[in-house]
Amino acid sequence: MARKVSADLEIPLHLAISEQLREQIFLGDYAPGDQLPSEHQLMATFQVSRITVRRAIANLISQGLLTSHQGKGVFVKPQRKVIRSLSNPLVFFDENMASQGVTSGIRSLSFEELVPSAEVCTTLDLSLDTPRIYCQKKIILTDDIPVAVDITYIPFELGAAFADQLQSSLIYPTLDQNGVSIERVETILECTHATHEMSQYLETSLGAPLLVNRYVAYTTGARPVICGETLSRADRLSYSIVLTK
Amino acid sequence: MARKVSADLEIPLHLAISEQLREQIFLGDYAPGDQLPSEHQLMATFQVSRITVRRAIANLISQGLLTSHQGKGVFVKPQRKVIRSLSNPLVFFDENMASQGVTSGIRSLSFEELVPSAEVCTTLDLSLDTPRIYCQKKIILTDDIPVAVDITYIPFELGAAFADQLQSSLIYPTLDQNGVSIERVETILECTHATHEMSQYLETSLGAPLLVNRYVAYTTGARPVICGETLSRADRLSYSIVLTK
DNA sequence: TTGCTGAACATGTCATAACAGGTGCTGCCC
DNA sequence: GGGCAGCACCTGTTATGACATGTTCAGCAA
Repeated sequence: MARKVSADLEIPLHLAISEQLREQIFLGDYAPGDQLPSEHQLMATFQVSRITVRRAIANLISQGLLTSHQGKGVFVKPQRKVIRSLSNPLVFFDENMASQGVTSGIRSLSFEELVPSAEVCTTLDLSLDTPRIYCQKKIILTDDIPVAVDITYIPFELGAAFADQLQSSLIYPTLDQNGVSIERVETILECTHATHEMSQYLETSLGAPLLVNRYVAYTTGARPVICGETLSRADRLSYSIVLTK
Repeated sequence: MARKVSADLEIPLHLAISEQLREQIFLGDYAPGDQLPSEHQLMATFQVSRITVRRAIANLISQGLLTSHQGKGVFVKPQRKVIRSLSNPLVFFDENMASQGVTSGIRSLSFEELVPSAEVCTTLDLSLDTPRIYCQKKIILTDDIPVAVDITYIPFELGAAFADQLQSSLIYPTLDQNGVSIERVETILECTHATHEMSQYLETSLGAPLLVNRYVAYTTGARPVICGETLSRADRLSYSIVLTK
């Protein structure tokens, strides 16, 4: 049953194998959730060493197609995404998720007072003689699965006033309910990679791509209220936007 | 000079080493563009085998901090990004880049007539008896460096009319100059990984994160005109959005 | 001075081998 | 029948070694 991999002498073996496996996954030979043959079986199938099989699998893991679990095996990753709307008008995250039939929740990691960085000071327009700010770090869950880590910087007065409420609910609704109207949010979307720390929080692999949403929220009078960033698992969340002329 | 890596017996050696190297990069021991010590030097420094050094470096490459070049060495990756505005009103890509002092250009990969997929048919509202469409594939450059690959599906009549113009300039301006007004664009932003093919086009490594912008553009009367997707290097491009109440 | 060649050195690929540690099942013991 | 021990099998980590291939530069020849 040994099958030689097509000898594209141009490209390395591990790439030829991972591309062939990708093709098989694409064609449905292995469905989402299916287990792939074990490393030893693949070694026999492709007539290569374990290091080459592992490299091929690593390629596909780094491309988000596979996951591996020690002691169990390698599996085709099922893809289930939620969409976060960034279109006008601003929709709160939980409403946004609810409309997709997904429950949302948070797990607070920390809520502490600290001295803000110069960057945070300037974006929040803080006077330098009162360099105090609250920093909240939390995990955002959808269907009880972690999708994002959020770090928010909240001016001292606001943080102190709504401390307990912020521990269990999201920022925008909390502010909204307390009469702080969010008029405008500027966000920048980009991409980074999970550090070891983030991979722990988000139950993902080291180096997995994360979408970064850096935001500054303004209330009436173009006054900045809060800023922060949300790092979300790119395999679990995407953003939708509508542009008009 | 041999320095034992801190024996966090909890985590694997390669991770301990890559985290230590990350720290050194962060602290500025190695500046952007700098060359890291060679694998052999790192083997001696950390007292580990080459496979472990390579794994540690691979971690950081997958996190976008380093790049390697065969025969030359491993280097700290300089980070230079352009920002694409997705805020209202719609701004054309080239104007958007120009405002950042960056030149933009395209390299056409293909421009061909083909039978559209069912998905493209439904999003473009095509009647099924005329399943013809143009597909343009191009590389988008900023400062003559590839940042994105764009695949656009253009209805047959439009494609035929502006074929030559589309070869050398971007879609939206071309349509705009020919009286097709873009009133509304719906986009979804998400993240994938570079396949081998994409990594060739974008001169990036296999599995590098790509931002995907799936868009549908509508003209007057909510009539869809074109759709497609732009896959951009996440290390070269980020998106900015402004939300209002 | 120009141009080529080869040595030294860099990373890339691949093989073999050993052990660690997680998972799940079988079968024995109580 | 319930629970536990042990085994088979899986991926994870790490070492050693060999050869391939790209880069650079010194040194030689034209």
